[in-house]
Amino acid sequence: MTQPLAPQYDPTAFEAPLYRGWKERGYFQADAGVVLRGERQPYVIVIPPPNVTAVLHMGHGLNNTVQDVLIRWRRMQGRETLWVPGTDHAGIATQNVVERQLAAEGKTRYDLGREAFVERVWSWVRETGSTILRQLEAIGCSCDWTRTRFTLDPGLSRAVREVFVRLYEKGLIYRGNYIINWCPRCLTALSNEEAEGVETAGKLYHLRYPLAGPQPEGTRLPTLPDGRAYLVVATTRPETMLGDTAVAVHPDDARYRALVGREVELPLTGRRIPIVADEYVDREFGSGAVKITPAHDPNDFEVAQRHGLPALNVMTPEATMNENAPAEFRGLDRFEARRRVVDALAAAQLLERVEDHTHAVPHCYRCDTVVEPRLSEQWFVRMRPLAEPALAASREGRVRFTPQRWTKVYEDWLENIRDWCISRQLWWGHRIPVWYCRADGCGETIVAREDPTHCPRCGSASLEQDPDVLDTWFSSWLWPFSTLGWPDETEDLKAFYPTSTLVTAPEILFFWVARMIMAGLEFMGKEPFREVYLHGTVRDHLGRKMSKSLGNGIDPLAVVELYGADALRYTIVSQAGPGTDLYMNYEDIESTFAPGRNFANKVWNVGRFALLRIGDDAVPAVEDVKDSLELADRWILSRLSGAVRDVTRHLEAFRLHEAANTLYHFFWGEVADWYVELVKPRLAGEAGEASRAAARATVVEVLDQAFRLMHPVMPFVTEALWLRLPRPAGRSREESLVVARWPVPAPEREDAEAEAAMNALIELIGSVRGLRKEYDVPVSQELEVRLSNVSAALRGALEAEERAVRRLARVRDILVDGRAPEAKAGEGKAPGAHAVLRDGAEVFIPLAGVLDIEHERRRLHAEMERLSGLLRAVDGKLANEQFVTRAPESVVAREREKAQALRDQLERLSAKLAALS
RNA sequence: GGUCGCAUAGCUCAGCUGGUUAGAGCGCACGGUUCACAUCCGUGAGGUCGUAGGUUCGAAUCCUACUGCGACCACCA
Repeated sequence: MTQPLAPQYDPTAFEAPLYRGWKERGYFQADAGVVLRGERQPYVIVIPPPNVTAVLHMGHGLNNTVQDVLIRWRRMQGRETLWVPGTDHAGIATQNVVERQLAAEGKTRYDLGREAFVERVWSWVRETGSTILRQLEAIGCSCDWTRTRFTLDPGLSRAVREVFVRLYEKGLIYRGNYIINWCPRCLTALSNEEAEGVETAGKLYHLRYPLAGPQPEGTRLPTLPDGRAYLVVATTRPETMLGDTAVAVHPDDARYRALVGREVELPLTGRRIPIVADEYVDREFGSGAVKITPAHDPNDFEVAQRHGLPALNVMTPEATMNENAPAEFRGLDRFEARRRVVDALAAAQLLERVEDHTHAVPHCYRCDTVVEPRLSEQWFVRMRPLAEPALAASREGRVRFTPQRWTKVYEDWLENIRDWCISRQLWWGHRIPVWYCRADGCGETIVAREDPTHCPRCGSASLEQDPDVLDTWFSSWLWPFSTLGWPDETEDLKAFYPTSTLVTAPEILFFWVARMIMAGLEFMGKEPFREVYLHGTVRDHLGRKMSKSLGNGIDPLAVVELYGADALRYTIVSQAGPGTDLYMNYEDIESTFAPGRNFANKVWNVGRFALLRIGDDAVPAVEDVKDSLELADRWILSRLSGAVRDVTRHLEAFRLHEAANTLYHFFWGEVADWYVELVKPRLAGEAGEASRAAARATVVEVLDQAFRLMHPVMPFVTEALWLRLPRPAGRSREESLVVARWPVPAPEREDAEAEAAMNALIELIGSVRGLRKEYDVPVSQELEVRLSNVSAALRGALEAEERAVRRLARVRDILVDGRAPEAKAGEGKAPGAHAVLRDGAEVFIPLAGVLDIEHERRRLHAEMERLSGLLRAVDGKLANEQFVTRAPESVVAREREKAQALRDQLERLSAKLAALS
């Protein structure tokens, strides 16, 4: 760490080596011992495990940057922090990827067979998997890599099995024939959450079902040309009519009452199906008659259950029409079958009409295929008993959501929870720990923690394991405790459960967050985390979600290579308000990340400046040079304390963007723009040794503290500089910012007077610069500034920093009130520019030969208009008796002062205006 | 259909408990070869805070309705 500082900010030169050093020194490793001995409070985050096949994208960038900011901040606050990293085996997603590879070789998974296929997935996962974890290192994530987990690890698999068995024994897991969401491409069942509704413009087909036999007395059904009466039913999926086993009407529907118990002839099939009465039917919708297809619609299935109707499955798993369909449709794809069925009905004059109909069509969340509801035998978790405690947890405030509005979404879902279909017809995942005895006449079902060898009932060794695997989320929902060693009672579990904060995206609130809370309460007796921070979505500049398929993504590693991890992180954090989406333009990476890059560059250069100018001799601590601190020193130390307070407050409330903004404005707008400028001559020794010592002490103190504050957001550049920053004489300091103490506000350094004085000074300099620009006075021409009506604050500031004002405002002389009687006497009539500062001080710059008097008059006039407007508003308020009596004292006082100041300013401006003409 | 969110400068957004002369970054205009930084410095233009009501002494901020956009949920076939 003793190489000279590069003149150019080049993050690639130091980021990776710094990270390696931190990791090697074990800074990221948590110690359960110190927590169990009560020496430190824990702060724990479990990572939302990315898919093992994933490659880092901006969404991960956001998610993990937020977690790292929180982890680093809490670590600096002295908490024993643990950030558990890991990956998810991602059943369908991973299987799909490997199946695609096979397809490229002209093979399917069936060609390999189950065992070889799973082995193939494993070898691919071992080979290229977990890339994303290494990528997290590149953006600085301080995970405890010694505790990396994978959902298919032996330990986690044991947890999965334990949970399955426990729930089964408790009667909360059952197997049954129900309508589930089926993906005909992935060839597996899906949970309700995995079937995503996509608004689709479709058609609503009205079909005519001829009544079998004559129309009863009193009913008025329309009739076909051949004289048969018919009912009209509506459907969006006409091909399913081939599997209809009834038509339902509402029991109280007078139109159809006489028909209940009769039959219709199901077109195209030659089958006769009954007309039943069920309250599920909405009389208002369509004709009030509904076709019932128990094998392909969940509601129809329930109706069928109530009426003892058979279920006729007319589709194969691939969603082609099966042998239950009439011969002419057999083997057709469902959409082709739809067209043919419609054509056939139309030809038979049984198609009443077709309407446009927009509705939400469920799609597979993995492959986007239209999901087919399908009757099949699956495993389910009974959710209601698990949901109740999870509901109580949020209602009693034991789990809090930020932003709060997600609480309602969470609670609504739990209140309307449906059972969870957990079996998947895949090969990649946790096998369901269920065996069936194949011995003649036995048929025992065995659910066990250990693989059984014999049937406990008949002793047969002829056992067959259930071929299915579990939903990926069945392992994810255990993540907060399975990663810590459960079901064993490990030290980690005792020290680090429950975890502290969960940081994730709202998209997986149901998939993951809610289920983790249920599992935590069920198996650990405690909610798995106290706070859930839900961040937004990363979108492109057109507002579209970044995605691989749209090709609108930004590779975070490309950004790291171009501008460094700190630039990436700052840019992300500065936009990451709770729950707000981030917009990034993939077509213009440079301007997207300019804020972060520029800020990191600024930090680098301020550091560079300080390190080059601070000198080699011992730097005193601020406390040791208290008496020689000057206005600028007291000001920046006061501002520093405020920054510490604000940044900490914002972090506590998850306002990461506000924390970032506070840092930006403090460091750039105050430290760099003003303090560093003011202190330059003093560091060079131009103001004597005491002044230099005070300046050096203050610079070191401010940078030390500022780097600490910025470290969670920008860990690399801060560490690179901080390590070289001189340590005040006689003071000890930590060996790295990673483990350095988080600053606390210093009320004793807060100095309202110094702030007022500096504010006035800053405004004065700005005003002189503005006037110079306005009147086009070249920088080369030095000015004279005459001030009057100067406040005590400004007077003090001028005494302290007159040289600085002259330098920064490019002013030759500053004449204040009595010190320049001739100025006072002549100022009104002399040509020159006027300005009035907020605290009432007047600025006058003589500009003989430059000033356009007409321009100045107009300017003064406009200024007076503006001030009069303000004054009218303030006077209006003060004239309002209600305001004066009801508003707080301090507010009224402030308004009075404002009015007085405005009046004074107006008066003086009008005198000037008069003098000009 | 239900629930929720958003609407502030050309763009992207801040504005935390109602009281500021409503802010930032990017973009724009103009001026800058000061030995930390042109990834910079300085100055400036640009806003009836979606519309209409209401509560209040006081509203960008709270309430209601409306308009527009978005998200989530939902069995109206």
